[in-house]
Amino acid sequence: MNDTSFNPRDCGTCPIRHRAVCSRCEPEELDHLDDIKYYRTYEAGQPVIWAGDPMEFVASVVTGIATLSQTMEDGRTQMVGLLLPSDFIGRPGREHAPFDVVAVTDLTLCCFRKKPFESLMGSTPSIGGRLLQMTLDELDSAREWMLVLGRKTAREKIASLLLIIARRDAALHKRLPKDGMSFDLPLTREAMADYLGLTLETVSRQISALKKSEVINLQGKRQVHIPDLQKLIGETGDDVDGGHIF
Amino acid sequence: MNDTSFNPRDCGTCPIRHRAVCSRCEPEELDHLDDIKYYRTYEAGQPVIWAGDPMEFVASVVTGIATLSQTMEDGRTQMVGLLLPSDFIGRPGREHAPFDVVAVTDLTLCCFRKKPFESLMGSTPSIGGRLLQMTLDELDSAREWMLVLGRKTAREKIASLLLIIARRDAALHKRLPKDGMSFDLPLTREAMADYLGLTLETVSRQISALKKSEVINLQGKRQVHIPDLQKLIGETGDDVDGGHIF
DNA sequence: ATCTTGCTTTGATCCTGATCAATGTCAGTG
DNA sequence: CACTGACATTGATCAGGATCAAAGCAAGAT
Repeated sequence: MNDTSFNPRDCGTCPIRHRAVCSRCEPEELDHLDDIKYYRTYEAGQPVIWAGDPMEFVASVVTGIATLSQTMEDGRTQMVGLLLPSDFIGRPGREHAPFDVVAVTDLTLCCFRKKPFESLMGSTPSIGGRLLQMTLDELDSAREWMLVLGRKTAREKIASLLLIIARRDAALHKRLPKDGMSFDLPLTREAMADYLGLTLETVSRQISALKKSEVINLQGKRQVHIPDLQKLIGETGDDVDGGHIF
Repeated sequence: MNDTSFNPRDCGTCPIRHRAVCSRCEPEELDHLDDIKYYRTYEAGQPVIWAGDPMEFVASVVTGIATLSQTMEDGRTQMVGLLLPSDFIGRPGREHAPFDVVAVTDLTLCCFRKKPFESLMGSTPSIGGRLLQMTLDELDSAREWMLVLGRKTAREKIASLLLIIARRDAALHKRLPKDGMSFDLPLTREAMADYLGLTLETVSRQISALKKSEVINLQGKRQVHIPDLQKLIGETGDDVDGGHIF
């Protein structure tokens, strides 16, 4: 929580703290780097890449939301990650995408061609270190999510997802999650179900139940209002003390 | 699959490919490194570290099996990782353990004090790179496990776990998993249940069911024999083609 | 305005896996 | 040997969430 002022050359969110290639820094000034770095936009619903496809870039999310997911032959789908602005996509050193990546909303990626990115990593060890820290964070999140998938009830799952989105939304707007906050729910009921290992009907029912218990309010179907953050946290089943406040 | 002969100075399994600190390399010769590196043994059932405790070392598993798990206040437990020989424990740059680590069998760890390990990382960039690759692998495994937890049936979950253990056992003994293989099941029914997000009764019933379907055979309660590996793979619900053979 | 279309809600019923409870197995011990 | 205690199996019943089905709702298209 150092209150360093925002530096457009080093926004602090992208993995590459290097002024030539920082992903959110005045794109128009960096056009001459086209052969290393480029922006790419996707419409809501469009696939970014399918599992198994060769992946010749790494990227970080500039705006919008994407999902990482896995589908079985018979169509059962499990979302394994939610990619929000500042999240990183791609595995340096790997040939193929391990999972499907799909744009949920309109999406802008800041992409780096993989080869030049890897040589940049070689010459700038701090990038590798940053990437290791980010990967460790993601691993911890994935493991925390395993508890949600394996042991929580439907109601606790919904509450956990809402809390995560609320916190990430607050973090994105650089403020603390607090009582009375509202945010836009970026996922359809089906996408939430795929994330939580539920059916969309169960998601809908549990959201209705949380509304009836006045844990949340809805304006329309997608705008969520949280009157009492502690009440929502209480519904997640998590240890109230142990919670990291992001 | 390069058939390089085994080099006791660089066993190829531990993250630290550096001859002063390779974890499985002739421990007795390295006693003078006591202040950086030391071996530690735990009995079956002993905790290695609890979530939230300060963690002043990183380690790699030399022999035995440990589990990474998370427990809710009301006692619901979810295992989030299985640590087998050559697996790495610890997060350079982090103060506290994120999860509980418990020895399932007798366990030997090769520990490195964190500070010297971190400075070694600083002076030897290849260690960081290796660690990044290992962490990316673990992240992929964790995400694959999310599909198991979120979308698979009890029978598919059991089959998936047996297959993972069979493959890791085969890899450990440096041979391919094949028909007619046998291995020792290192986990109790309860530990399997914690891993799979099931109850121990369901685990027991599904193991009995797989036995009745002749997908597996049991000698005693822990010795598993697999007469037809493809049959087991067929029970996992996974895409038969897409399977990586380790 | 009416019709689409995609998303969501709600209802009725079913089924998988949880829960509660009893019994079985076996290695270790006196 | 019988006794103990930890682990495992099996049975009976229950409940949470899935499944199948029918409307409801809102934004765009005609």
